[in-house]
Parts: sequence; structure tokens; C-alpha cells
Amino acid sequence: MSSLRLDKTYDPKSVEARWYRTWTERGYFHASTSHPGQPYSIVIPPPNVTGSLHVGHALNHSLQDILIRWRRMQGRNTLWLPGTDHAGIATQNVVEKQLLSEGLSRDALGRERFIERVWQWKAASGNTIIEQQKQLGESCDWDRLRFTMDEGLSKAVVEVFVRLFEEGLIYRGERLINWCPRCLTALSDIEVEHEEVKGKLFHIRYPLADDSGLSLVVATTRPETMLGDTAVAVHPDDPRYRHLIGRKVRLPLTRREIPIIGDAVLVDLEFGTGAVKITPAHDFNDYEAGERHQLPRLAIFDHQALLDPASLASARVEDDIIAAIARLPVSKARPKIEQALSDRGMLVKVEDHKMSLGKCYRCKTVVEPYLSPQWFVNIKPLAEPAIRAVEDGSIRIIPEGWINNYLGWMRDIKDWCISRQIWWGHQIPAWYCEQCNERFIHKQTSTDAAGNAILRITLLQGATPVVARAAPAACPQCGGQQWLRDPDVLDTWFSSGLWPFSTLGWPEQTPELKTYYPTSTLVTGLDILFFWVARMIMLGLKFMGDVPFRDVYIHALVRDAEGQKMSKSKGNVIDPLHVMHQFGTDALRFTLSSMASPGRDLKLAEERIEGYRNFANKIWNAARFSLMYLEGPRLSKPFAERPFADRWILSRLNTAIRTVTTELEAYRFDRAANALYHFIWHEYCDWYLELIKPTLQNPAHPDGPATRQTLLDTLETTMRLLHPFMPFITEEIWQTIPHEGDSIVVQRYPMPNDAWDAPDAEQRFLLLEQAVSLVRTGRVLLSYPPGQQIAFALAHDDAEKQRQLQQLQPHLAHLSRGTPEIASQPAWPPAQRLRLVTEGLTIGLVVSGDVDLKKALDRLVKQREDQDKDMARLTGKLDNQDFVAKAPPEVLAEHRMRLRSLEHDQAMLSSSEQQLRAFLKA
RNA sequence: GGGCGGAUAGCUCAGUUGGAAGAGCGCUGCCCUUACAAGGCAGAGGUCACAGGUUCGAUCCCUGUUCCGCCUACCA
Repeated sequence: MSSLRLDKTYDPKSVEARWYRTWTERGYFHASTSHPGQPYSIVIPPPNVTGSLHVGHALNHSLQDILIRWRRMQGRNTLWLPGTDHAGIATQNVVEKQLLSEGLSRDALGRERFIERVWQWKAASGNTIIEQQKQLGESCDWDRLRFTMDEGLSKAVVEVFVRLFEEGLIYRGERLINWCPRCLTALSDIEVEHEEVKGKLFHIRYPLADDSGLSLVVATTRPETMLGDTAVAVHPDDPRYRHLIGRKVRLPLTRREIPIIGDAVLVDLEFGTGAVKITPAHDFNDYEAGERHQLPRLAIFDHQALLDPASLASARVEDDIIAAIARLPVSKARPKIEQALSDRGMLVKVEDHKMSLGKCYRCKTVVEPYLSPQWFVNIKPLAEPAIRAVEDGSIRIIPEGWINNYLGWMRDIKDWCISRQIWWGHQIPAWYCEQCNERFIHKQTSTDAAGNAILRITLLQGATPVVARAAPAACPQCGGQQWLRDPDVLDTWFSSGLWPFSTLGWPEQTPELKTYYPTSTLVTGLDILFFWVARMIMLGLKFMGDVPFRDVYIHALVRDAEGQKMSKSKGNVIDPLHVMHQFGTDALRFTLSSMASPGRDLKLAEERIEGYRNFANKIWNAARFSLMYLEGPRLSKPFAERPFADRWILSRLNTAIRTVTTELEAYRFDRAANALYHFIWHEYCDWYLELIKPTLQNPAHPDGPATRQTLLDTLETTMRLLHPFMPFITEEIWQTIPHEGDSIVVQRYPMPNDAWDAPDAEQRFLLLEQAVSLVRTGRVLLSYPPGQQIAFALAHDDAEKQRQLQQLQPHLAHLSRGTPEIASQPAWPPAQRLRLVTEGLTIGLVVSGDVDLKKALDRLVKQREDQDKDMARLTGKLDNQDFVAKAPPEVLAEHRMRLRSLEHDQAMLSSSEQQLRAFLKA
């Protein structure tokens, strides 16, 4: 027996796990290609396999589950495909940290044992997030759980790589790339986070080499890179310097002379001194300038961003300088260089300067531009169709505001560096014949601090790879059998870019692919629009010939109550599991959906969740109340013959159904949730249940059977309407009340029923609500004890409404706990000294006993003053000739009506006020 | 530097063809009324950032200003 009949409070813990188990055991979430419905599919943004559920996931997943449950109930063939991402650098970092705490390193372990270790870690902790997703109630098809390094998905990765290579869309080349000196790997442009910092601009004197005594002063934010300068640029039109182009300067601290060149692209006449040092090996702009002018590239840092003595020597840096800075990191070397320059009088000045610093998105280490051979995707040919798909509406981005962001980025896209010098990931399917490439393969052996041998293989620029689906047998050039596989792995986003089709079986032509591709909707946060969404669009169009999804819904980022980004170090993290445990999963889900308004950050405070826990409890008790009275006979009458209150609530329910459906179609989860909240709490509970109490509590009431039926219909329908948002409590209640079917999960979603629209009942209700509220106000003003009946008379200046009030008299009496008398104005009994008025409705309250009428008078005066203001404004408008002449007639009529109504109210108010004053005087 | 978005009640935010300022939470007062005190009822609180413009009329449209976010960028 359900606890619904017993417990006054809803206990989520006793409900959630039980129903989730039932749902999965019965296979409700399993998608079948033979399902007759129109397909509706979503692939989940795969969370990091070793991660755990944070509140951002909770939002993202709740919204997807709402869509999926809603579409499933609509009879669609739904698939929500779950999975996890191997998250290359992030996961490798986690495991490396573990090793460090054991005194080990990845180098000490070696590649194979390290990867094995990561797999172990995945086996141990990879299911954490899956289990947490289940606690959130996610209706994923767990039979189709995928992992980006599954055999099938890995096959897809190789296939895509090989095909792109064969088409010339993937190439290997030595370029200046972003390099993380801590992770020791290349990064793509978007994996670098830019942060504005206060830096310094150093002005350094470079003397001309001809002993003329002249010099050029260059400005730089990174003085240490000057040791790798290979030219100085000035603007070709700069009258200050243009005559110097072609001459040379002596590079301070070195024994080198470097040319002065003219370059209009690099040099901005307005900035700094107008002379720019060029370090092609350590700056992206300088790199390009170096390309333009065939300048040599002198790298002076090694892969850990330490100043490398050998490189410094070959850059002919003075020996004492080398000795001072060898093996130092940039931050330590900079002051030494500054000092050396200053000592030699070469430092002209130093000024403060705002600059942006690139940091690794995984470990926040400052990223260095680094010259190395890497693999790239030639991205322009892929980007063009992806731009068109959004422009022509094949893909809708919601909210639309992000479209320009997407298009802007795509139009300006740079080649994608896809190789990473880490071990955890898809190893690049490229092999090098050791014999043919002998001079390009560098094997370096060294030992780490613990004495472990470390083998570092570098494949220099010029090595010729064989790209293939499997290791080649013999070299086509020399017949050699010795192959060295490229040690690099692919960017983790390369495999997630294939997610919408690799998870459905591609490259095989599976029935799943045929049924569920393109997927219907992608739900994601803005932070991975470029990392992931853009890549999926490009690769989906390329390999499937169709878009990967029709709609992209972009939701906000979750922040804390102060708007701060949640982070462990700040200690402001809201743990969804903790919250679910404390307030219930449904409360958390409802909170997140109700706050998911588009385009804004979402500030989450625990109080909000608590508020929706109360909502769940309210629903629970409404259901308890209903159950108490559902025992008796029920009778389904034609709608027109049902009692007033029943017709009213069904009409309101109809509106709620329409609103929720329309808003979900528009991805306005917030509005849909708010409509549900308002309907359930303020219409169903506050008014409907109160209205029908007299009927239900009187066993002989003639309306009993019909009302019991409506009560059940409304509750049952409301549970279905709410189910996608609050799956657990709705199932528990639905199962307990009379119902047909096995589970609410597979019931039909409510449809509006036009026959239930009852504008007459709605209009009457508004009248009733107005009257009841007015009496209640009077009760408070007159300090009537709650239990005491209050006597009052009421009148409406509209005869029809006056008549309706008479019909509503029993409801009026019950809801106001009073004895109403429908009096025709203006014959008010003398005892009724307090009159309250609103919009033509006047209520005269009988003052009994000794009450303080001062409060009542204050209120009357205040109301009259407010109305005076309104009337003045209205009269002013209506006296305005332009307004009368130019405003639309319906607006004019409305204004005039309002004024008449105000005049009536005003008359009643002032007569009541006079009466009250007279009484108070006496 | 460029782009986008925001500024409405104490807080978080709704408010689309321009025509009487809304919700939730919080706050105040009264109530443990037979579904619910995780509740009910009543109430207080806003020159819709600022300055102009268009209009009979502007929270809404236009221009400018200030402040705050975010994205993006090669001014060393």
C-alpha cells in the first residue's frame, strides 16, 4: 500500500529508487527501430568518464529528460543515447596526479602500462556518473551506452582520419602551435583560455650595427624572447625609420646582427615606438612575419618552457647570459634579462601595460607558442557547408542570439591542430618506415629523478607517414618491415565530433543510423559550442551528408547565488546529489527547469530548491486529499451539465495543457514549469479543491458523483502533464489513484480538449474571486476572528453580474465564511458601515461589536487616493484632442469604460468614507 | 580592439505586433480552519539605469552615456 494514504509529507527516498528500477526492468527506455512512431532522438553530451555529476550536468540532463519523456508520451519513437567521453588530457592529468602521489610518473611506467592504468581507473570510477544519472531519473537507453574509446567508435575515428587524409584534408606540418609546458602537449586554439593581466611594456634599445651611434628602440612585453629575435620591423611608410630598412642592428646580449625590415602588417605606426622585434619561434605574429620575409626561426625554450642552453648557444647568446638563465622558466628568466639590459643601458623604460595571457584550459598553466611538427585538419572546406546549414535553417540554433557567434567563429576558423603529445586517446593511424625515415626519427634516452629510463621519440618535420586503417606490412618504398607508429593521439574533441553517428554504428549502415540520424535536438551549454557542436556539424555533414541534429538548444551556465562560477576552490559548489538527497530529485529537476530561461546565466540558491520541495509536498497533499474523497461513486457527465467549479477547473486545465505544450515546443522550459506551478498550486489547490469541499464532504450532495469524476480526471491529467518534469512523484501518485495502464511513463501526454473551454465559467470565477477577496480583505480590516461568520451585502452595478453573484451565493458563503446577502444598490442597511469597492463591485460589511475602524478608514483613504491618481491620468488622456483623434477606437472605448468604472467606485468609496468618519466621530 | 547580451519590487527574473507595471522567493500582520505550518489569508514595496529623440501615447522603437557580464582578437 502506498504511503500516499498515510504520510503527511512526501518522502522522495522511499519512492525514487523503487520506480527507477521498475522502469528500467520493464524496458521503457529502450528504443527499438521497429517502433511505429516518428523518431525523436537525442545524443547526450558525453560527460568525462571519470567525472561525477555536477549541477551543470544536472541542468543539461534534466532538460533532455523532459524533452525525451514528453516526446515518448506523445507516442514518438524516442531514443536518448547515453555515453561517456575519454576526455584525453583531463583524464590523463587525473591519473598522472594519482601516480605522483605514489611516487610514480607516466614516463617511469611507460606508455603501455600507463594506458592500462587509465583503463583500470576507468573501470573503477567510470560508472560513477552513470549511476548518478540514474538517480536523476534520466530515461536513457542504457543498453546503448557508448564510450568514445569503444571498439566501434575507435573504428569510426580511424575511418574518418584516413578518409580525411586521403582527401588531403588532414596534413602534417611544422607550425607554431599552442603548447602547454605542463601537460607537454599541443593544444588547439580554443583550448587556450585568455585572461587579461597587468603586464609591462619594456622599451629596449637596439644599436645599429654600423657604429653610427644610432639605435632603434623596440617595445615588447616579453623581453626574454629577444634572444631569439631574427629581425626588427618598422613600418615601410614611417618617416622616422624607413631609411633604415635593409640595415642591421646589433642584438644586445648576443653576438648576432639582425636585419631591419619593413612590414606594414605587423607594425602599427601608433603603437609603442613604431619598431617591433621579431621572434618567429615564439610569437604567432612574428611567425607569420617570418614566413613573409624568410627569416630564420630561433627557438630558445625547450618543451617545458625552460631556457635551453644549447639553443641559446646556437643563437649566439653571450656566455655569461647563458650561464645566468640556463634551465630557468620564463618567469624567472625575465627579471634577469631585464637586469642585464638595464646594466648595459639598453633598457630605455618600462611602463604598465594591459595584456592577455593564454592559459591551458585543463591545467591553467601559461601556454607558450611552440614550434613543432603536428597534425592539422584543413578546416575551411569543412566549415563552408557547416555555415550554410545554419544560414539556410537546416540547423536551428535556439536562442537565435548565438547564431552570429557561431557564424562569426566559423567564417574566421583556423586549421585545427588535432595531435596531442599524450598517451590516453586514439593513437594516430600513421606509421613511419624506420629505414626510409631514419634521419627524421630522433630517439632520446634520459633518466628521471628516480633513475627511471625515459625514451622520447621525436618525429622531425620531413618524416613521411603511411596513413592506413591498420599497420602496413611492408614499406612500398624500400620493402622494410620495421614500422614506427606515430606516438601522438588525437584531440579528444575529434572523437566527440563524430558522436551523433559513431554511436549509431557508423561506418556500418545500421538500422539505428537509418532511424535516428539526424538526431532531433542537441541540448548543450554555450561553453562547448565551438569545441563540440561546430565540429559535429562539420563532420556530420561531411560523412553522413546530412546535419547531425535539427535543433541546437543552448542553455545557460549554472552559477551560485552570487553569480560566481561554481568551483571547488571557492567552496560554492552545489552538489546535486546532496540536494537530491535533501530535497528530492523532482524538486531539483523542477528548480532547474523553472530557471532555464534562455540566454542568461542561471543563479542557483538552495532556497529555491527548498521552495520546489514544498511544491512537491503540496502536490502530495492535494493527492492525499483527493484520495480521501474518491471512494464514492463517480459519474462522467456531459461537459455542459457539470457543476460550475468542475467546468472552470477543466477549462483552466485545458489552458495549462496548451501552455505547457506550446512552451516545450519553443524550448521555454521556464515558462512551461511556471505554468504548471501556477495551475497546480493557485488554481487547482487554492481554489478548486476549496470550491468543491462542500460537495465532497456532504455524502448526499447531488453533484457528488460528477465532481468526484472531475476531481479524478483533473488530478490524473495533471500528473501526466507534470510527469516529464517530476517523474517520480507523478508516478507514485498516478499509481495510487484509479488509473488504467502500467506506468505513467508510457501514458499519452495530455492533449487540449476544445470541448472543455468554458469562457463563461472562467468569467464567473473571476467575479467570485473578486468578491471573495474583497470580503477577506474586509475581514482583516475589521479584525474578525477567523472562525466567526461575517455578514455582508454585495451589489454589482452590472445587472448581469449581479444575477451571477446570486447564483454563486453558496460558493461565496463557503469561501468567505460569511453570510452574504445580495442586495440591490443603493439600499444598504445602516449597520453596514464599511464598504469596499472594486471595478463595479461593492461589498458592505456589517460591523459587529467593538472593532477599531481607524485601520479600515486608512485603507479606504489610501484606496481613494490611488484611484484619484488613476482618474486624473485617464481624464488627462481623454481630454487630449490628439489622443481622441488618433488612438484606435478600441483603446479609446476601453479608457472610457475604465473611467466610468472608476467614477462608480469613487462614489461608493467616498460615501463609505463619510459614513465611517461620521461613525467614528459619534 | 571588435561583437553580443543585460540594467524592471529587498533578491532572482517574466513582460514580441508601443495603449492601466507582473511572478516566485524574502518581508509585515492575522490564523496550528479535518489535504498540506514544507500550510492558509491579507498586505507593504517599483520616477521599468541615465539623457535625448520618434509618437496622441514608450519598460517596449531609435540615438548617445554610464555600469555589469560573456564571447572573440595578432597592437608588439
